Amino acid sequence: MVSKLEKARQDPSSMKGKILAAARKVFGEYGYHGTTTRMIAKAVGIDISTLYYHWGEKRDLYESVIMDLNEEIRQKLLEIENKVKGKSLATRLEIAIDVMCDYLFSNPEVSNFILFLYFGKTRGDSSLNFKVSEYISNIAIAMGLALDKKYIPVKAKASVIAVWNSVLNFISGEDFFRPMLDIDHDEYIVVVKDTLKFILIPAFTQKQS
Amino acid sequence: MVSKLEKARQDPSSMKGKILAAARKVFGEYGYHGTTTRMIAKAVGIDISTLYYHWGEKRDLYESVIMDLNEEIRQKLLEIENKVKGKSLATRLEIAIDVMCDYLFSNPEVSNFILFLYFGKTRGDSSLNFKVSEYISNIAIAMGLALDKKYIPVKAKASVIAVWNSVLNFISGEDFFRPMLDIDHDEYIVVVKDTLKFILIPAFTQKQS
DNA sequence: TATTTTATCCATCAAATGTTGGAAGCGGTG
DNA sequence: CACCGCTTCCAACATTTGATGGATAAAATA
Repeated sequence: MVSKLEKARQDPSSMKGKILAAARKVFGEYGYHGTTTRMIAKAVGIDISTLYYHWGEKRDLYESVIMDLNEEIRQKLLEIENKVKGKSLATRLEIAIDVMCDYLFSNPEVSNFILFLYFGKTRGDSSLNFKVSEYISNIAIAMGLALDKKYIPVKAKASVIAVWNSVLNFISGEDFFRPMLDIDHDEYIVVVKDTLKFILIPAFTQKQS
Repeated sequence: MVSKLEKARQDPSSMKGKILAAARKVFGEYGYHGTTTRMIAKAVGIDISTLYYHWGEKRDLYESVIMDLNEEIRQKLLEIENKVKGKSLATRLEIAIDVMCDYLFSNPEVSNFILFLYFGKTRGDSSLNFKVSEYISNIAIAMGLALDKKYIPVKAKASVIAVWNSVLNFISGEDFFRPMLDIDHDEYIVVVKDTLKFILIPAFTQKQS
């Protein structure tokens, strides 16, 4: 299982890699139940049984996508953490918003996929763990909202969740929200970043209430 | 079609009403594709063909739920609009957050359903229009972020969208986020309201940047 | 009571969907 | 060439799922 994933990550041009990438996109668009194995196979351009040959069950593939995303996001957060070291809180927030937006706008299926995990139940369930909790704590510390790794205030965590969600929503909901604003894609990116900063920075830089 | 819906809305204890309520919940939890007509029938406690007898196709039922929610939310926003008249901006925001949170926490399937509409594509699609655009404009005006009904600034709309989404996310994502905060349901409600106010009010009450 | 309408369920169908077996192609190795 | 492992596809199967027909009961109507 894990070895398959490793192989796919290491060589994205391999068949396993191509399948993983396609699966991520289709699952991200239609959710677990909305996606059929035939849709994924078609996206890769292979026969359905070739897909099964490489990956086995649908659920297996789905869980692999989750693990893959977990790793990718972890990397991204590390990258941000390094970039913001030593900056002021306002600057840290700005950088974090910019980097995260750029990454997610380039990979819109990522935020879509994550939102499906949050809000959609999956029949036959079996709680797949997407490691948000870990991320949230790391972000809270990187942003300087918490000092002690052992104890992060509820307020800090909740705030980070709110921010994190706002980003995901704007990216995944572009098709829905952009027509309402009547602007094009590039303008949308700018508006999203500005809006996030407009809302978030005052909240965190104000005097403690 | 519409007459069926009207009947169901008028008499929630009728079979049509019970079906509509159950459908809303199940669709909200599992999304369109994740929901089977049999699941809905079972939730009502009737045979599947009885369901078809009353509502016809699955898609029909789904669209009825959307129309039903549209109406319900429109009412809720009117209610808020009346409550906040004449108050200060900060107070308007507080009241809006409180009322909206109370409503959605009491009907969690609502926010779930809406989020599915935003982010999930539905195979066979055919754009169902959920009238968010209308809501957003109304809220912007009610909150005093825009003066002219004809022209609402992009910034105002985008801000309202961000707020609106934050609320939905916290409610729908309770199962996901609450364990991270390690608090119980009642505390969660308080934290959500506080966090939303903490983040949003400073943004909108600060001096114009 | 007789008849018609309404509502419910059982059994079933056809299509979609997850999944598998086996044949065929293809590259390398003896 | 003959053999072998790897990959791919065609065909098929079992289950799930959307949807329907017809029998049956309950309620309304005459």
